[in-house]
Amino acid sequence: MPRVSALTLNAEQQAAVVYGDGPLVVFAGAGSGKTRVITQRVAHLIEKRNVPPWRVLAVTFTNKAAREMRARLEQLIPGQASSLWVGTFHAVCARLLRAHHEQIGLRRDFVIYDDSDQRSLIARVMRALEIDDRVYAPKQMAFQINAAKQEGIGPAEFEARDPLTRVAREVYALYEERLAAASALDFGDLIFRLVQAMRKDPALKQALQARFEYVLVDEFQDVNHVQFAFVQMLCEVHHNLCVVGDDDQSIYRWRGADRRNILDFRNHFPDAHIIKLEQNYRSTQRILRVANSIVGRNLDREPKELWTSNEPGAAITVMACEDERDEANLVGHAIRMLLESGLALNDIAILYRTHAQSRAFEEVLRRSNTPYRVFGGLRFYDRAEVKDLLGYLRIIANPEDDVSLLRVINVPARGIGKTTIERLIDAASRAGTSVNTALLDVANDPAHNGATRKKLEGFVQLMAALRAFAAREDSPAEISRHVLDVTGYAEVLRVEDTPEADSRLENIGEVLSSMEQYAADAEKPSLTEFLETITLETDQDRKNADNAITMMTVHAAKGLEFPAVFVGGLEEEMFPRIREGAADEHEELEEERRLAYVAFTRARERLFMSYANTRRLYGDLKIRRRSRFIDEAPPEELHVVGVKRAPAQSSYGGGYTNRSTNRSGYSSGYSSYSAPSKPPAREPRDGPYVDRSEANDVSEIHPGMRVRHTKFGVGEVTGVSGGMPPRVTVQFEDGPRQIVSSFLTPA
DNA sequence: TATGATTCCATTTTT
DNA sequence: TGGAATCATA
Repeated sequence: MPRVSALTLNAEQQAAVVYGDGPLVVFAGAGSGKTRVITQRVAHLIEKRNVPPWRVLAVTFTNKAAREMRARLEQLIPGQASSLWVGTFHAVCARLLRAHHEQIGLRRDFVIYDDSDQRSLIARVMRALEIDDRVYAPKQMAFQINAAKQEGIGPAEFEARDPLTRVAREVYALYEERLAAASALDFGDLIFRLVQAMRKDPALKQALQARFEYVLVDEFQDVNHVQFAFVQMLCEVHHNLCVVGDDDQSIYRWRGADRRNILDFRNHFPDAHIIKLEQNYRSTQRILRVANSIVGRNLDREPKELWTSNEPGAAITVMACEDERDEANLVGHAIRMLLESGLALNDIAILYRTHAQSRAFEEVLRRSNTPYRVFGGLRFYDRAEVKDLLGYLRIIANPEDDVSLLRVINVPARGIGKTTIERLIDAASRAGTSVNTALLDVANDPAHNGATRKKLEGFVQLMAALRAFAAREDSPAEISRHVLDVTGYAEVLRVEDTPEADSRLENIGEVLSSMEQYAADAEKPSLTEFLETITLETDQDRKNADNAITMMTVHAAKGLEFPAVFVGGLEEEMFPRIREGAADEHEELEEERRLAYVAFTRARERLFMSYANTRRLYGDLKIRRRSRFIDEAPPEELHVVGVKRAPAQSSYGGGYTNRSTNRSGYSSGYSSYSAPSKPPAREPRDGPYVDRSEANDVSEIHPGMRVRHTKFGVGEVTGVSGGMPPRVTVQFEDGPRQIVSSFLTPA
């Protein structure tokens, strides 16, 4: 496939690079060389127009994008890229908040709370307000608060229209108080607080406006209202704002991103110049035709159409499948063929709408020993052991950080129990102080009684010692080793000596090495700076060089490309997933179309779509209908393979018709053992197949019987009690135990 | 305080 | 259905 040379730009790209002062919007379709334009433009400003690099601010949404941009600039303008301001909205704002912390009224060492820190603080606030979390979901509260911050609305201006928002407002207000007491900011605050400060303090605003003479924003379709306000304020005077984005790739409406920011850019900047990049250098003609045909049906979009001088390419394959297992098998089969034809594992991606869909694919790939990696799920930095270690580091840097303090005060167990902790929290909220202050009060007050106070005092002294150590040592890794050592955290895990404990130690090791990496890269390593980097970092940023098939949601795939892409689950209610009857149903549908557009334009050469006629969902079998998106594609571009939908309209075609599974049924071996109504038994993995339902049958379990438990091993049943489910007394090697029968299998 | 049991939830998640 | 979060109890 001819890729564009690194040196040449097409006419539109060139125009965007050299465009002079004043506002500029670049609509950059998928694969149109957007990143090149933005980096070249920055280089052009500095080299040709003599703008000092520190006067240029380039904002991205991900750390990865920021790093890539900086790396490319390093090559384009050697030696000058380091003084450029390149970063995510969050990182840039955090840096500015720290630089101006005094004017803004923040402690220099403020911590940043991520979503899970936020959630635990909200839960605590709700408990303090005696709000029943079964009536008002903490998640709802978090959503309301985050949405408010995205709109630039504080608790005072927060409008309460119904019971839910009335409660949310109350929670929001106290949440803010607690954040302040903890010297903490959440993600939303990083931008909101800076915007507030700029509004309140004209001197600060002018200083920042003067500082950043040129501002560039990538992925502008994804900015929310506060982010827009921030950018707008920065550029109020000089107007040198260049935004690059693609309204067709806006897939984060539900997170506050507003496409109007790019679509109506001219309302805010009437003299804005518009450039559209419509030539795609990534995909084949067929892929683009399909993608265009779908997104082109949206009514609310900036008119444009991607084209390419690439080859027409292979037909798009649509795989019609029986169910999700069939789908996975077909995909697995196609993957094998692609690999045989010379593609590498890294060249292939399986994309889906929801994480839950990954399982079937994983099973098939595992069975065929095909290396794969699944993105998403539990984030590395959310692992308990990682958060524990970081929790210690955070309260070393900022003793007021309540969420971290409460996290580690009894980890590893040091006899500070629930009641004691509850009392501390109570005392803090009564006095309106941080929990740490309450802790110091109790630990230093001789009036309090013996044992508890001793333990709290011990913890206070431990922390004081750790802080003293951290004061002499600025390598985060060294500090961490000391923490792990002195607290006994590492020791506890070593003694435990289970596979889980080992993997925890390994994860901690990985954090330590990322600290060493950081110390090696940073100009002036500090604990606070490291903590900031790590909380603003996501799994997306953790590079993975393994050669493996990539599996991820369509959302996570934005910005990536692969020679071959499979998009699974193209079924109504799944993709598009819309809530029928919702007030904004049409808006939702259009966003789903954009999502499909993003999915399909990830592919360079081969695109496969699949759907299943039937799918197991939350336990029961659902009949599915193929997605309207398949019908919205030009039929002549699609090559349908797989099961026939109806006898009349068969489109059983060549390509992948040689199915490996025997469709009429698993006849050999198992059918004679299973009742006709039962589904066929699964292929045994290891050992004989045991049907759980039989073991659950009370009549099957009787004293004297030998049974197996996954944890306790084999034992003998000594008694059976009634009830549903029945409980069984089992004599295991290390003693008798009461077990619910469903956890047992015959041995 | 640890661990087994129960309950609850289920779209996407750049920071 | 399956997993994580929360609950109950020895």
